[in-house]
Amino acid sequence: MARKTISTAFPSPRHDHAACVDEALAQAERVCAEQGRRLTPLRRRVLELVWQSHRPVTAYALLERLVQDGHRAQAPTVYRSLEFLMESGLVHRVESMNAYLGCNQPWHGHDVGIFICRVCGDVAELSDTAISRGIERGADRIGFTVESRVVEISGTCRACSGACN
Amino acid sequence: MARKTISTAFPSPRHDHAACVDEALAQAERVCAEQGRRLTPLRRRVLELVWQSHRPVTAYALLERLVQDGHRAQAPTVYRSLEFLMESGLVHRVESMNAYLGCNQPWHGHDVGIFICRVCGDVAELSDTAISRGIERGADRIGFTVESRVVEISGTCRACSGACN
DNA sequence: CATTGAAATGTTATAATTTAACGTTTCCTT
DNA sequence: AAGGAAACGTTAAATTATAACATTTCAATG
Ligand SMILES: [Zn+2]
Ligand SMILES: [Zn+2]
Ligand SMILES: [Zn+2]
Ligand SMILES: [Zn+2]
Repeated sequence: MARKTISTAFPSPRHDHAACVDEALAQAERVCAEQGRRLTPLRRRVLELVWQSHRPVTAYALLERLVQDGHRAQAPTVYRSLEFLMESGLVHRVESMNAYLGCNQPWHGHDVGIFICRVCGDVAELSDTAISRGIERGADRIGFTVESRVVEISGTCRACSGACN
Repeated sequence: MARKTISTAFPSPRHDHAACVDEALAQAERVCAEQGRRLTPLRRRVLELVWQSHRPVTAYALLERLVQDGHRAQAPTVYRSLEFLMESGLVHRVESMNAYLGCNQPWHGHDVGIFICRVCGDVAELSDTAISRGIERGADRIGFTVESRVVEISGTCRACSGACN
């Protein structure tokens, strides 16, 4: 478990983002190798595009970028790559935005929630056991068996929260 | 706070659902009166249709039902009514399903989460403080100010969970 | 009661997101 | 090299949602 977390909370505006991308791609290679899944050039490129920022990106935005690459791509190309990346745990779908986000802890099975700043658009992914346990407790109360969770919190990040930061 | 909760967990398959609908509509009248908002016949009818079951329903399914009523409706009609009902707190959007669900506690500001049974499709809405506090704690850790939350849990309800129920 | 402005609804068209279906190519295994 | 599966290309369509503008309803005012 000596793996590096790319960014655990909101990224600093002047962090070395190229390093985020490199790390994400390196982890993807590793994860796919472990799972025996093929990270093809196309899938790798889509993941790289997803990681262009710490913001969720729509499928069609990815498609545009692919086309800019000179790749004569259509919607299914992007959706298939995204499906693969999601199955591999490398990308999350942000349900409340119809958009996709690179996972910063792809080896970590239980994501709990993402915090979305509605000012800057950046996202922080958090694996908080308090949220997990809260959900489990609620589930227990009604005899529910949890299989998957969508936890998406909108609000403002520290940097965007006003003067005192 | 002596108000009746329509159903707090998963409804029994043989509960009196007509009573759910009646109660939901009565509460809607009350809520709208209090807020000084107009629950027009159309909006009331859409709410009634949303409450046809304890399952999320898509906008176009509602549209079909309106058309069956003889109402020559189009998509914007439904979306506008849904928007009104959501602003009034009478309906929730289920982000992970692109569908809409009648709120069973419309006077209760802080919904926390909905549990969706992927077998029967029924939904239970839960206001669990443990989840709330977990989210607040996570937010505090990263200096985030929460404005709204999407918590949608998929799994199996007690009734659908197997033999011993 | 008539006027009038705002809210609600009707109507047409289109945008945005996602998937189905089928053909072709690539790649791994034998 | 042959065969089969996986990946990708391509066309079309389904699903979900909104923009824009016209018409109607409604409540308040004079
Ligand atoms: Zn970064
Ligand atoms: Zn921000
Ligand atoms: Zn019921
Ligand atoms: Zn069930």
